Amino acid sequence: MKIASFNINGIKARLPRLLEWLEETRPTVACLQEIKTQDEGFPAEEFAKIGYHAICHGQKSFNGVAILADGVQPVEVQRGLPGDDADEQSRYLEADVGGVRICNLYLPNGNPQPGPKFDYKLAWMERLRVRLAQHLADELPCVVLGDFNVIPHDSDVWAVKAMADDALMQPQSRDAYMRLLNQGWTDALHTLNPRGGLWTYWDYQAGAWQRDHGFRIDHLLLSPDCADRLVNAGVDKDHRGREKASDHAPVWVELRN
DNA sequence: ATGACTGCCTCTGGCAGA
Repeated sequence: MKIASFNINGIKARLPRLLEWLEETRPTVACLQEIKTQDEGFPAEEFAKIGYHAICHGQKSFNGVAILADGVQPVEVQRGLPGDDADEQSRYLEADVGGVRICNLYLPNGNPQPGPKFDYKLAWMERLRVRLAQHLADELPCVVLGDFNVIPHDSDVWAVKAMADDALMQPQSRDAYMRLLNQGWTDALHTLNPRGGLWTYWDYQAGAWQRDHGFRIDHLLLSPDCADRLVNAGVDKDHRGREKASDHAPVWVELRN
C-alpha cells in the first residue's frame, strides 16, 4: 500500500491540482494538510467521484487536515491532538485504514521565535510525543505523516545560513523531533536518502523553485512493524512545478502488504 | 535588501504561512 502526504495550501484553490495528483499517482491513503476550510466546505463528493472516501477535520481560513482512502472508508480514531482542551486549531486527525493506524498532522510553524507561537509549537510536539509513545507501547502498525515544520538536519535545507533564525530549524525544534524518532520511529525519506538534499517545500517568493532553494519538512514516520515493510519512499517533485501548485510537493511511502 | 508570493475572508488590506 502507498501512503502519501500533501500540504495543499488551500483546498479551494488547489482542487483541480489535487484531483489530478490523486488520479496520476493513486495513493491508497492520502493525508492532506492546510485545507483551510470548515468541514461544510470540504468537497467530499469530488473525491467520491474518483473513488476516494474521506474524513475531514477542518477550520475556517487556517489549518485543517483530512484523510482520503481509495475505495474504503477511513475509520476515524482521534480528531484533534489530545493534551490541551483550550487548543482550537485543527491540526491532527487519526484513522485506521487497511490495518494501519494513520496519524495525519500539521505541526505548528512556530515563527517568529522566540515567542508564544514557538512555545505553542514546542508544547504541541510534547503532546504529540505522549500520544505516539502510547501507539508504540501498543505495538500498533502505524504511519505518522504530514507537515512537521521541522528541518531535521543541516543537509535537509538548501542554505543553513538563510534559515538559521527560523523556528523550523532551531535546536529546540530539532531536539523535539529527535526525541520523537528515538522512541522508535523510522524517518522513511531520511532512511532511504541519508545524504539529504531532498526537498519537500519551496517558497513562492524569490524564485525559490526555479533556484531549487528548498527544504525537507514533510515527513513519513514508520512504526517498527511498518519499517519492516518499507519498499520505497519519495517526493512527487514535478507536481511543485505545475501551474497553480502548492508550495509543498507530495511525499509518499510504499509498504509491502 | 525591511524585497520578492499566495490564499483566505472580506474592513479587497491585513494576516498567516515557512
